[in-house]
Formats: sequence, structure tokens, C-alpha cells
Amino acid sequence: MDILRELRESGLKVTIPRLRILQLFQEGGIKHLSADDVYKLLLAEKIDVGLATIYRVLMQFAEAGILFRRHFESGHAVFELNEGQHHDHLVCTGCGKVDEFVDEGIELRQNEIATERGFVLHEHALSLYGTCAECTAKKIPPRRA
Amino acid sequence: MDILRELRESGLKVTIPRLRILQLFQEGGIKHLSADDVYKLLLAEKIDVGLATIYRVLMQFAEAGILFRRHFESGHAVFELNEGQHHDHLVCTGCGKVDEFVDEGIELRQNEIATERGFVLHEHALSLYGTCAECTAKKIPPRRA
DNA sequence: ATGCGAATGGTAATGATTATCATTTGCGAT
DNA sequence: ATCGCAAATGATAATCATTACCATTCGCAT
Repeated sequence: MDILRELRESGLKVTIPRLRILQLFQEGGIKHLSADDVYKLLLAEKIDVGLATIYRVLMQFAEAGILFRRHFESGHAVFELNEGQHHDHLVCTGCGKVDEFVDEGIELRQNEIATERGFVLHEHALSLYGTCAECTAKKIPPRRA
Repeated sequence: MDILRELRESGLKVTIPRLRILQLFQEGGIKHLSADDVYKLLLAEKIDVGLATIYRVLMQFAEAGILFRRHFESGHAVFELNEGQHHDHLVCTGCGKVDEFVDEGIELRQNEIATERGFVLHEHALSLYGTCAECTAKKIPPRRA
């Protein structure tokens, strides 16, 4: 199977916790999951996995490039599957919905700006915070980040 | 004085801790300070201020628009003076130096992207992570965010 | 099947931040 | 100037996310 190969290629043994955690992301119900989200989902499936293991596995997956770790100014990290292409985020502060986008122009300017200042860029994080159409209709007020 | 007015207009009483904390930022030695940075600086001045007060005051200043609160993927928040115009950040992962920039083109595209997706934008955070010229010369390797 | 290093899970520890609460203080009214 | 009270403070406990420890268990090459 595909998941097994991905794990082995990262030098990680194939274990129940790793398989289940990876499946959670690959099922794609929710794209962005925190360690605690994963813990609760696995508990609901009656799978006995310790929180420590989840943190460890998520970190290993991030280091192996299987997952990305993001920080949406919420005090805790969320993870999402690395599906190849880079993208940025548009977060609704009303309902928490996360939309994704890629803009070639912005990417280019970022590199120009870094180069102008003598920086070698290796990463960037662009997150827009706003109120989505539904929350605007419901008159849900903005929230500070 | 100018600081006094700023405090009173925010509905905050003028107290020693608030004055000292605000002065730290206005002196401008270091632009970005964490709660702990402020605590240590005040200790060094032999000013007796509790950590709890510092957290409270920084938060109040941020809510009042006097300071901005930023999260540079470092697990803790840093604050900087709100000097009117918005700007983004270029962070060196080698030495921690923070450079600032504004790019009209990027700002425009951000608004277009949000509008296309039905979002009303009220905030955004763009941080570029790289290695600055000095650290590149010193061959300091990149660090994951 | 066997052995061993990797992986796990429970729990303690950590670091940043927030809540609690008794005491102190700024400042408007007197 | 001073009185009174809500606001502010500081010491400390509590919380939240995350990491460290460590004895036990498990994947997997042999």
C-alpha cells in the first residue's frame, strides 16, 4: 500500500498509531488537525494511543515532509497533509474555516523582497484573517488574532 | 505629555508599570519584546513589577492599539509599537534579527484574493523566514520554523 | 521463532500565559 | 488636601500546549 511505503521511506517503522494518524489526514474529513484533535478522534474510534505518541508522530511526520505544521495565531499548532504544492491560508475568525490559495505574484514578490535585503529565503507563512461570507451574513463580528 | 494622553485616551489609568513598559518600547532600543524580555529589562532597572502585570499591560496595550502582538513561530508572543503604518516581517532564523517591509503589490493581491472568496479581511500576517547576509556568511544553517 | 533497537503510553516536567485574590493606588468627588 | 472606591498590582496557583523520562512492548531483520 501507498501509506506503508511513505512510512518506510521516511525510516519510520509501521505501527498502529502511525497508520491511524496518517489515515485520519488522508481521509480528508478535516484538513487541519491539532494534536488534541487527533487524540479525540482516535479516542472516538476506541483506539488506545497516548497523547505523547501523537505529538511525537506528528512531529516526525512533519520532519519527514509528510505533514506540514502551521501556526494560526491560536496558541497551538495544527497539521495538514503535504500534498505537494505550497499554499497560503485564509482563515475565518468567525467559524474557523480555513480556505487555501496560491498566488504566483505574491510568491515572486516575496523572493524579490528577501533577495533585496540579502536574505536567503527558506520558508514563509502568509495567513489572512477575515470573516467569510456566511459569517458576514450572520453578522458575526471580527475577532482579534 | 504624549504618553500620558495615549494612556488616558485608552481608558487606562496612569501607573508606574504602564509608564515604564510604554517607555521601553518608545525608547526603541529593541523593537520586538516578549513579556519576559520586558520583565528582565525592568528588573535590570530595579523596578519592581510582577510578571502578571506585564502580561496584563501588554495585552491591554494591544487591545488599545498602542502595541501590536506578533507570533513569529517561536512559541511565544512578541510586541512592538504601533507606529501607524502596517508592515510585514522578514525574520532571520540564524540570529533572530527582524527586518520589516511593506509591499503595496502584495497588499493589493491579498485584498483581491479575500474578496474573490467572499471574505472581509480584517487582518493578516506575512512572515518570511530566511538566513540574513551575515548568517549566510557565517554558514549558519536554516532552522525549521 | 528470536533479539534488539525503535516505539509506545503513562506521567512528570516545562514554558508561556491566564486566573485568583488580598492589598495597594489613581483620581474624581468632596 | 483627603476620602472612597473601582481599578490596578503582585504573589502565587492554575491552565494549556508541548516535551522529557522511563519502564514496557513491538516491528522486523535474521
